[in-house]
Amino acid sequence: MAQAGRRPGSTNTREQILAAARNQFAEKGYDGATIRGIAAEAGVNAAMVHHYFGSKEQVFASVMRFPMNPHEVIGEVLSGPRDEVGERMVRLYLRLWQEPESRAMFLGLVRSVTTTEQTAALVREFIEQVLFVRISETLGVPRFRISGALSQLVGMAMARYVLRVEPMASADDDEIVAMIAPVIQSYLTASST
Amino acid sequence: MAQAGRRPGSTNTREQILAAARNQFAEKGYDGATIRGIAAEAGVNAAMVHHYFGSKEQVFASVMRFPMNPHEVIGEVLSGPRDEVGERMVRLYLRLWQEPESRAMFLGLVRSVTTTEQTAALVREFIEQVLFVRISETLGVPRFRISGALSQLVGMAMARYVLRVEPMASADDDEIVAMIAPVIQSYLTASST
DNA sequence: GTCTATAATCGGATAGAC
DNA sequence: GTCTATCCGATTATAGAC
Repeated sequence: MAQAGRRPGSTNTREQILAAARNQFAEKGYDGATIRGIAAEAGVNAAMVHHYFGSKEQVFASVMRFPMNPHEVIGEVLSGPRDEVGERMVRLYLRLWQEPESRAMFLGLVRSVTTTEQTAALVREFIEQVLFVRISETLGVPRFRISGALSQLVGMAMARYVLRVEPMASADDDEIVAMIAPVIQSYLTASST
Repeated sequence: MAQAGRRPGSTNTREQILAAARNQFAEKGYDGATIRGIAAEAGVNAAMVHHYFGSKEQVFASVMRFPMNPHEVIGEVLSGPRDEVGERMVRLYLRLWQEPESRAMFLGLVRSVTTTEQTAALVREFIEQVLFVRISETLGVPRFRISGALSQLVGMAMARYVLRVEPMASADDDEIVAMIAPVIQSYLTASST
């Protein structure tokens, strides 16, 4: 005979909190977001957030986990015709900025790197130890030039999604690609210093 | 006969507060900085800050005034050989990031634009109404391409001064110019779309 | 699992003495 | 011009009832 009633234990509260936290951190950054605000958006009591995650910092850490496998996604860009790597990279980046989960992660990171050195250190390490290593050993391009490409991508996102300067904010993805991809391509192709 | 004693009235307290505020806002952004912290660094009582400036917002506004005439400095870049405008722009930008006053202003803006929409709106307006207008009417380049150049400069500063990613953080100014200036030049030269 | 109550800080702003 | 004292609001985090 089947056991009666619903099993005690995991509801979806944890997921609701996580989703709310994603939004709040994306909108306001680490300092600006509050446990109370997250709890309110999740429709639960503030104490529940502590119950599930322990501290604000741990909620943040849970939200900022990369929503997809970085190695996989990098590999996807680095394979394929060498003379189109710039375009593939820009298109991937724009796609990440459009999917809700990774977009929220990016926004949260941007809004936190600038104000808390802890987050800055985290991102810096990922860039230096994962991105630069992987890209430079695959493409044979010096790190300085990769950092040039990276800086262009970061700046584009700042202008388009954070500052929302026109006409960049309202441009089509294709227009962005047409303008930015050649620059990325040249950073990753020219093999000077 | 000369009047005896020192005239009552303005001491240099106001300037001390302003200098302290510049540092605090640069380090922590608008939200992170506190009136109490500013007062402490200035060596005065917290009430003095309100006495001189009224509110935290007004202190911020006073600090964020451009320390030099924007029109003058833009004119300096836009005059001169057309095929070197990219290099002049990058060099000016790097110089502004090195002089303490403008550097503090930039850092304060970066650390606030990302977290408070009010500051973002301020900067957005300056970029759209002053920078874009002036540059596009002088060089005859479409705004979209100017925004590309701007985004590259913003991203470079983020990587070099905020994230401090290596090797970009420790590179010489000349290396930065050698890599970035051609990109800026191409944004401001190519006259497509 | 969920909530109330509360401890312990810290923030901006103001009133008013000297 | 400068300071003390204080109001009022908001925050993270915890203890413990149900």
